[in-house]
Amino acid sequence: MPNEPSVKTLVSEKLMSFLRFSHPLVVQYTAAISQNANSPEEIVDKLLEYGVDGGDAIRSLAADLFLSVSRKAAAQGSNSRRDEVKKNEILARKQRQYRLIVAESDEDKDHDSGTGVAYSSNFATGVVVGEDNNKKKRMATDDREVIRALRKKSRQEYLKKREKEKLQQLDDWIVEGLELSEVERLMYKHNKEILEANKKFSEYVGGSDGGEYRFPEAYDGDGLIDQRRRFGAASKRDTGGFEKLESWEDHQLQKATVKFGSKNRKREADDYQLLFDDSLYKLEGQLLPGKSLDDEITQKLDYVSKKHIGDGRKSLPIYQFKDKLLQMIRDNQVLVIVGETGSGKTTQVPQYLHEAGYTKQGKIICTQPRRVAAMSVAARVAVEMGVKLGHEVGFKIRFEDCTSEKTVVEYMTDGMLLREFSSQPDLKNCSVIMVDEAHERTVSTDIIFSLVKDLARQRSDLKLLISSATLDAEKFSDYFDCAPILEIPGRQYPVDILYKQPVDEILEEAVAATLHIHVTQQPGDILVFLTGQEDIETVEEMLREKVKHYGSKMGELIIHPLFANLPTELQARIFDPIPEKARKVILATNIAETSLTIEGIRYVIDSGLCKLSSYSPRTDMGSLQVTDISKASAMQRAGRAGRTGPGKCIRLYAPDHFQNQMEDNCVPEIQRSDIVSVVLTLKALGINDFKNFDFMDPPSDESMIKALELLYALGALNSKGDLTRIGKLMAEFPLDPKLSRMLIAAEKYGCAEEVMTIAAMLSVDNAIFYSPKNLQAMAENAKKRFEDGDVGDHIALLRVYNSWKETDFSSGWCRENFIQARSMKRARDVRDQLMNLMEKAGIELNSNPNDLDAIKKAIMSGFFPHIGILQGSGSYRILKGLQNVQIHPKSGMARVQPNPRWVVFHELVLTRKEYMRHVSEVKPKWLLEIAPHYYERKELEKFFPRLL
DNA sequence: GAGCACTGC
Repeated sequence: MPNEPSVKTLVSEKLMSFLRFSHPLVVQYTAAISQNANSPEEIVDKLLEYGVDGGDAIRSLAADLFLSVSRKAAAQGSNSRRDEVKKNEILARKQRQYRLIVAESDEDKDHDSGTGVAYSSNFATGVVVGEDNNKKKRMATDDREVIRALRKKSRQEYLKKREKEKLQQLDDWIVEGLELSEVERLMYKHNKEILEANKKFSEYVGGSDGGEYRFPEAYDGDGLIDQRRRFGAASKRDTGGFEKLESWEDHQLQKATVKFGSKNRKREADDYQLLFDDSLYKLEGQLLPGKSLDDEITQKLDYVSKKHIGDGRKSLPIYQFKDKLLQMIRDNQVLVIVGETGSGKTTQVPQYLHEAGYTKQGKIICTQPRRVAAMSVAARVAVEMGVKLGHEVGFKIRFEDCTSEKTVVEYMTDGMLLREFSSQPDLKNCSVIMVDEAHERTVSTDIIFSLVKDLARQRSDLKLLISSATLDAEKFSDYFDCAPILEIPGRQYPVDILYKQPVDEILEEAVAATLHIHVTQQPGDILVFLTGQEDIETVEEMLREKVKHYGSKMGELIIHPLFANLPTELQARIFDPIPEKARKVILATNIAETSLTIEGIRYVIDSGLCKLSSYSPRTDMGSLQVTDISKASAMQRAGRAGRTGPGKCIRLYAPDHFQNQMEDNCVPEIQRSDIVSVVLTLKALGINDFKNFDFMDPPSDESMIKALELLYALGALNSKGDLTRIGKLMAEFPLDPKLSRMLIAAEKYGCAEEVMTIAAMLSVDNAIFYSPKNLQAMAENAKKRFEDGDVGDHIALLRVYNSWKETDFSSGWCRENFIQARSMKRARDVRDQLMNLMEKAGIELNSNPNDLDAIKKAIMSGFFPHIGILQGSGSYRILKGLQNVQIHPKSGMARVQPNPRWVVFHELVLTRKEYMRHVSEVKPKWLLEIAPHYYERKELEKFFPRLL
C-alpha cells in the first residue's frame, strides 16, 4: 500500500475530530496507548475510559490504528512496551546474579583492591542488611564498581533509552577489555552471557509464532509484578527488608505455641469471669514472642548508655555506626539509610556530616514530611550543637523561615524543598540532601526523588541520603541505581502480636479487646487504632457505658479520643497524668501512626483499617474510603506498643488476612490524587517529557491526560505544550491551578482583594464551619447569616472572612459563630502569602466588594470546567462530563428554591452520593465570555436556548 | 439532609 499514513497522523487527524477539545500532548498519549494495545477493542476501551465516545466511528478508527501499528511493528520488528519491561527485568535479574557470582568467587581468594576495604573493615556489628555480613559487604563494594561503570557510560539519560544503552555499555565492556583485572574478567564473562541472553530473548519475542514469554515465578504474564508472588520471590532472594519481615513473621507463626485463649484468661482474671465469659469475649490468637533487638546490639547499647550517662547523643543507636556511616557516604554518592524511629538518624546524621566538614562545601538539607517535625528537630539539633536556632542550624517551612546566611544545617518540609528547586534548580549551595521519612511517599518526596536522582548525575559532588523505615529499602536502593543500604537498629522493645478473628462488628471487637486488656493485663496504656471521628465517638460511648455498668468491679478507665479535627486543647489531654491504678485508653486515627508519639503505650489494638483518600481522574471526583491498611502500617502500629518497654498488640484480623490480603505498602499518594499541580510544577521546572520522566511510581496515563487538558484549557500551556506566561505565573502560587488562574483573572475584573480571600478560604479545606451535635440548630443559624441573599458559597466564605477581620481576628467571635479559629488563622496566613506573591508578580490589588457578578466571573475564569446544569430530576449534570451530581446539603445553595439552573462548583466529592461542594449560581452567557475556547455556543444552546 | 484519614506549598 503506498503512502500508508503514519500512526501519528491517523491519531491526530481522526482522533482530534472526536477529542474536539484536545491538547497535542494528549494526542501523543493516545498514540502511546495504541502502541501498547493488543487489539482494536483495547484501544476503544481505553478511549472510552478517558471519556471519548464516538460510537462506530471510533471503533473503525481504532481498527485503523491497530492495523497500522501492527504493520509498523512488524516492519521494524519492534517490541511493545511490555516486552521492554520484560527485557529490563531480565537485565536486572542478570545483574543481580552477576553480583552474586562476583561476590562468591571473590570469597575464594584475598581480593585486595583499594576500594574493597571501604566497609569490610573493622566494624563487627555493622549490619548492611541480611544475615551474612561479610558477603553482603563485599557485594555492596562490587555494586559500587558496577554503578561506577554504569555511571561512567550514562549520565543524564532517561528510561527511554535505557535498554539500548545498557546493551551498548555491555558491548563497550567487551571491546575495551584489554587489561582485565580478576573482577573485570568476571564482568566480561558475565556481560557476554547477558548479551547472548538478550539476543536470544529478542529473537524469541520477535519470533513469528507470537509465543509469549513467561517469567518463572515472580512475574505474571503481563510482565507486571504480582505483589504477592513478588513478596515471596523477594524473600527468597538475597537482601532486603522484605525478607526480614517475612521471615520474622513466619518464624513467629511457627514458634507460636502458647495460647492466649479463654483458659489463660480465667486463671488470670477469675474475678471477672462473669463479665468475660466465652460468649462475651473469645480471643483466638497466638501469643507470639515478638520482635526484639539483636542481643549483641542491645548489650552494646546498654553498655554505651551506662558509660555515657548524661551524654544523650552517644547513647543513641546510630552512634555505633558513625564511622561506618561516614565511610559509606564518602565512598558512595547515594546511600539508603534504614532506621526505625528512635535510632537518632534525623538529628545525628546531619551533625556527623557537619563535623566531618561537609558543610564547608555547602549546606546540608534535610527534608521532613511535617512542619512540626522540621521545627522540633531543628530546635533539638541547635541545642545539641550549642548554637542559636536560626544561626548554624535552622528550619524552613511555609510561613516561617528560620534560617540565616550562617545556616549550614537546614531542616525543611519536603514541599518547601520543591519550591526551592524552582528558584534554584541545581541547588548549588548545598552539599548533602537527606530525604527523611522517605517511606511515607508523599507527593513531594516522590517528585524530589526524581529531581535529586537527576541532579546527582549532574553534580558528582552532591551526596544523597535517603532515609526510610525498613520495608521499602530495597525499592529505594533499586531506584537509585543499586545504592548501598545501611541499616541502623531502633530502640524497639519486643511486641507480642496476637491475632483475633473478628466475629462481631469491628467496633464491638475493639471494645471487647480493650476491656479484655484492662482486666487481665499488667498496667500500661492502650492505644486503639480506628478509622475516623465517627467510629471513635461510637467506641468511646460504648466503652463509657460498659465501664459505668461494671462500676467498681473494674479499675478506672480514662478514655481519650484523638483525631486531627479535635480542638488542640482536647488533643493535648492525652498527655494528662492519670491517677494511680487507672488506665488510659486512647482512641485514635492514623494521626497516632506517624504524627504523634504517645509515651507509656504498652498495648495496641489494631482494627486493620484506615480511611484513605482517592481521586478518580475520569469523574474528577474525590472520596474517602475505608481500606485495609498495609503490612507496613500494621508493623508501624504494632511498634507503637514497644517504645518504652515490652508490649502487646492485638490485631482484629486473622494472620491469614495479614499475610494474604494486605498489601506490602500503601499505594503512593501520587497515584491516588489529582496531579494537575504536580504537572504544572514539573513544567515550571522545565520538565516536558512526562511519559519518560523517571517517577518511582508513575501516575496513571489517564490522570496525566486530564491534567494536561486542564492546564491547556486554563491557558497555562500553549499548543506546543510549553508553559505560557500565565502558566509560569500560576506555578508561583502555592494553590491548585484552578485557584491560581482565578486569582490572576481577578485583576481584570477589579476584585483581586476579594478573590484572594476566597482563594485562601477555599484552600483550607472544609474545616471552616463546625456544628457540635448538641447545638446543631444554632450552628446552622449562624452559618445562614453569611449566606443571606442566596449569594452562593464563595461569597459566603468572603463574608465570613471579612466579618472576622472586622472583629480584629477575634477567637471569641469564631466561637460565637461556630467557626473554627484554627482554620481561619490558616486562611489568614495563606492570604498574606498570596498577597506578597501578587505584589511580587505586579498584579494590582484592586477591590470591588459590591460587584458580586465580577467576583463570580473571576471565579469562573478558573473554574469554567466545573459547571453544573439543572436537570429535570432536580439533580445536576456536569457540562463537560457525564456524571449526575447534587448540591451538597451543607451548601447554602441546597435550599434555594427554585433551584439555580447554572452553577459553578469548587469540587466534586463522593460520599453517600455524588455531590458538588461550594456552589454558586452563574449566568450561562458568562461561559461564552470567559471560556469561548472551551465551550461552543451550539453546545450550550442545547441546554438553554433562550438564555444565550 | 449529611459527615471531614492525614499531610504540604
